[in-house]
Amino acid sequence: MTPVNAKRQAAMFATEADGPYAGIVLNRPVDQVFSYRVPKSMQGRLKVGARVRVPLGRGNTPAVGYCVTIGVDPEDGVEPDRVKDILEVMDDPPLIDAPMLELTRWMGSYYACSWGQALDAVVPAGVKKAAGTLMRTFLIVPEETKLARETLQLPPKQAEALAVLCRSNELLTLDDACRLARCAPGPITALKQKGLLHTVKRRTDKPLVDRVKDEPEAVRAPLDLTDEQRVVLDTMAPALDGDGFAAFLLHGVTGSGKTEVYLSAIERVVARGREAIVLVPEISLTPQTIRRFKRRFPKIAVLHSHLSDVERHRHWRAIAAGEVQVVVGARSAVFAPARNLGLIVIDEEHESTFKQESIPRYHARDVAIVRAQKLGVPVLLGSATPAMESWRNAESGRYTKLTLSKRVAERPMPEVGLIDLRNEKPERGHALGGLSAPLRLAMREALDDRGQVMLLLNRRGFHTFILCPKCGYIVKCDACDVALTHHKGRKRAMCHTCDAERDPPEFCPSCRTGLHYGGVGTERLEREVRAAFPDAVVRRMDSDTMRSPGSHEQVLKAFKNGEVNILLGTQMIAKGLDFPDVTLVGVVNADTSLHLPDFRAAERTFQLVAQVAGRTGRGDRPGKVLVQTFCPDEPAILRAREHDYLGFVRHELERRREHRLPPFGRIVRLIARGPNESEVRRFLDGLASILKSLAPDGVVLLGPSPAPVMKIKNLFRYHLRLQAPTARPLQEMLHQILPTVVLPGEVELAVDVDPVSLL
DNA sequence: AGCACGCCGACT
DNA sequence: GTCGGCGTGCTC
Repeated sequence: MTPVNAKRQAAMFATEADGPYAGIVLNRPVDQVFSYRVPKSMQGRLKVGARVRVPLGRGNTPAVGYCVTIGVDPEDGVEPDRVKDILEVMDDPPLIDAPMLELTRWMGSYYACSWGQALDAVVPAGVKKAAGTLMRTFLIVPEETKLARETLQLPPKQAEALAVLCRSNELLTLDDACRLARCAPGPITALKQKGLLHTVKRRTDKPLVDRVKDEPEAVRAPLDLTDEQRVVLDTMAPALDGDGFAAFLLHGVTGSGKTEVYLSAIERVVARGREAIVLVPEISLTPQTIRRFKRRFPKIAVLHSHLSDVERHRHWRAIAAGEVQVVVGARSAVFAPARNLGLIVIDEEHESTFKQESIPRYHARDVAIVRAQKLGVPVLLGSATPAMESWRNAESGRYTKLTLSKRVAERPMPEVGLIDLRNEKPERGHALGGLSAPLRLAMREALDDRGQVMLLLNRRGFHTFILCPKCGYIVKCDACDVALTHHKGRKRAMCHTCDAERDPPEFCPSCRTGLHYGGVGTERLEREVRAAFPDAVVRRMDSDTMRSPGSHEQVLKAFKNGEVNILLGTQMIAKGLDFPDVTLVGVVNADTSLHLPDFRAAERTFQLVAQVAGRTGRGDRPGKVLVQTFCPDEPAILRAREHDYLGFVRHELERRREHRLPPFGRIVRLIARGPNESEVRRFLDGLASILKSLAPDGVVLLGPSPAPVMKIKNLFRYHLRLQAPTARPLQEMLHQILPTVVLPGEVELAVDVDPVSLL
């Protein structure tokens, strides 16, 4: 950090404070700062950002809280005689620094949760538990004992033990001392009883069981930049070298070298001694991606979801200690405790996995922007298909727009063809499955040409529905309002929402005549592909086949080496993968996401087709994409065929503007759920009428109505939406109303600010 | 969220 | 007479 920046940050977030009162927030849905007295023994040791144990409620049951202020007075309006003493300081030094306190306070107010709940999301469980450390008791020789040692009359064993302790440069435990003095614990206990020794408890790292370490990657020189990449970096240079906030939206077509831009930008901030955070969707945290970063930056921390508590804790501490240059991770890595941050990168910024679907329901991209604003550092958002919200921010000048319009090495964008499934007839002897005749033909050609094929189908299982042709009954989950999927391999009908399963029914439970199993999932597609291409090696990648750890990597490796000819799967295969020999990508059904009752359905469909189309034509040979659809006239699909993001945006933004949907307005969604449907409905009706009476001009209330998925795990779900041109009036309504809401019986209420899913 | 206090039904 | 049901309201 430059001195100027350091000084500014210090002024903005004063941490030095002392005094007899502390403000404590709790990980509960109570948005208040509680005042506690700091006992003398803790004054000076308790710092803002540390966790504390405090007595709470009438029973004074101990609760864990975060210290957010220290001062000479209690919080406003608290009578001093109600204030209780803090029981214990849990962290020294504190876990949370002052800028992170500010950020979480913002999160609490923006996402309508308490400050304490926001703070709790920032600290990984392994860090809270101090996983991988041990509390041990050490022996201390006080100065008085040392001075008086000559004059002491001690039995020989005790004298020997004391000599060992005085000689040692390190803290010793009882066991250590016994070993060194070759004695039993007796003499040392005797010394303690005479008051000649003290003990102190310290947390220490458990001796590391050294697992196989990753071999350090050979550091590689940066690639030569294309002209476009150079322009982009030149545009960012002043911000990367400066001391202020700046946001950039990098719109780069698939294969245009966005990652190289990230790496070069990071290099620039690392060169001046700062750290960078790179957020990627969980699904892109593949060894391939990670290796790419490791090759350029030796000191890197990767935060996956499959790290153990101990590993996560070690990474966190390494980051906080400034031992890491680059942090690569999914959503929660936005909270990485870098103390000297210089840049935040968000790759695939349009991805909805950046939104957390539990409290606090934050969006990592939006949190990253605020964190960067508060610290005065640049943010770089990158995507081939930016979110409408980000695009609008770029058009309005809030972000600087950067463009990579061409693929590297002058490779052309793949040609995209549409296959109109309305014209497809089942062939003689074939049921109509997943592959149309033109797609099958193209696959044959690609394989004959020694190219590889990828097939995307966004549905797991064999048959995707079970329906009675007589009475129209659809077999649904008992606990959810969701149609069951038939998994033929496991011979089970499964619910993809709650994972319940049962034997596949043979007759319609309603009219007992028969049942029709229909729809194509990846499992069935795999069988169809194997039958049609008996000479090809086929692999399926979905969450059913990728259960064991490492299987993911194994399949991708086999595909990369050319041992697999056809790779088919769900979204899993759509992201970021780079296989030069893929000459054909087939989208088996582009419509699956198109008709969902969600205003972002078209945007998602466009993004998916564009992303998966980008998997081809990445080598010397041109790639081709075939998209099967029943809706070839839909703008999302038409524009994806033309690689025309701008055309799609123009159309989609116009539609959003008409309906005042994001990015032309903000949404807060309230979801009530409970086991008793009428109770849930009654509650939300009541809440709606209060909201309606409170709503200022410009705030629109839609609903309440049953949520599109009306029942999940036997809980009925109703929702309503508040829409307004800006977030402000919605925030104010929430702050006014939420503290007064009383939830009847078993009803739960979720508040989702800026929801990404409306199902 | 917990957890206490509170006021009404079926039991030793 | 009491044990306990979970509605309501508070937590410095």
